[in-house]
Amino acid sequence: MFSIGYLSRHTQVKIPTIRFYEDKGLLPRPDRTAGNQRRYDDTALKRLIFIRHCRDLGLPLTDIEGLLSLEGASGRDLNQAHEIAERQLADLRDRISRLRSLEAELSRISKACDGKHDHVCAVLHAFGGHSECAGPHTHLK
Amino acid sequence: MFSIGYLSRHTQVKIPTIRFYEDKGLLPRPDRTAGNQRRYDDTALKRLIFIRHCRDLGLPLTDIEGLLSLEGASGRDLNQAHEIAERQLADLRDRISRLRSLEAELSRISKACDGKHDHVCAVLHAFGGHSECAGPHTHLK
DNA sequence: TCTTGAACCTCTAGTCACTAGAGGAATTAC
DNA sequence: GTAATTCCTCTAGTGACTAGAGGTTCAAGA
Repeated sequence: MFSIGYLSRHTQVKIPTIRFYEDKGLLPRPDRTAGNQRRYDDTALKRLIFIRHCRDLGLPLTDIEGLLSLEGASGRDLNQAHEIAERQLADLRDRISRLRSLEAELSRISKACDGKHDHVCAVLHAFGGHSECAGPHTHLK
Repeated sequence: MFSIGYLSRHTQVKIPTIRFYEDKGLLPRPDRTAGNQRRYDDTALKRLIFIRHCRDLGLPLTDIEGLLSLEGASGRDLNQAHEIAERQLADLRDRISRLRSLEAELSRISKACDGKHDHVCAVLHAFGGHSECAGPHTHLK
């Protein structure tokens, strides 16, 4: 039997977060010692690892709950798991492509002013959405 | 003078969000009509566009506040703007690389089960963090 | 001028996924 | 036996909004 601290160390999930998952119903309420402290078994540990991994993949807790409820499912129900994976993948690809265009823009912004000249123009204007700094150094406001 | 709805339509920032920014001090309190409705000028519109653009780039509101306070700054102060840009860029690149590895993993997960066979193994185990499904179909729990 | 419907007002509370802290009790190591 | 560590519950805070209730004001047409 493991303490909550042990679970936390072995999953990188913080203690309040473990209790939070219990509150949300993602982890079953564990046994308690005579002194009311939580004691977990291997099943709980694996379940927490599963949750953690799903979170790392970007799944919201409701999706994880859905996946957990599929334990032992078969046939058509499994399509739900598959759909969740597909949906997450599409979402992720979209996020990546948007982040990449932001990267290009930030990179441009960062280069726009190397700190050597002392006017407000380049970086702030770039943040403001202008594609370049031309003309007199009008300030933002 | 523009109404809050006009500002919203022209910046894609929702009305409650504009009021929220005002609360947070990112937008100055605008003039009001005799009937207590907000009326904005061009300065406010530009400032909101600036905020919106920064948010699109992923900057937290506190950083945006910092940038806004640099209006009219010169010399060394501008390094702050530059630092914010650099920091955001590094952060973004990190996020992109992590998302890319997640994409690879989700892609594998999604392919692991095409819904044709009726056991719980592939997708759920993949979500659980196992790199493949081997051996008997032991369930997650 | 009146009326009607759209747009506006404030305020509270909800979202998501945690995280921090207070104040106190249990467990573990020596 | 005692001291250090870990644990308990509970409340409230975070960031960046978003939604809804219940009421007021504005603008355009008859």
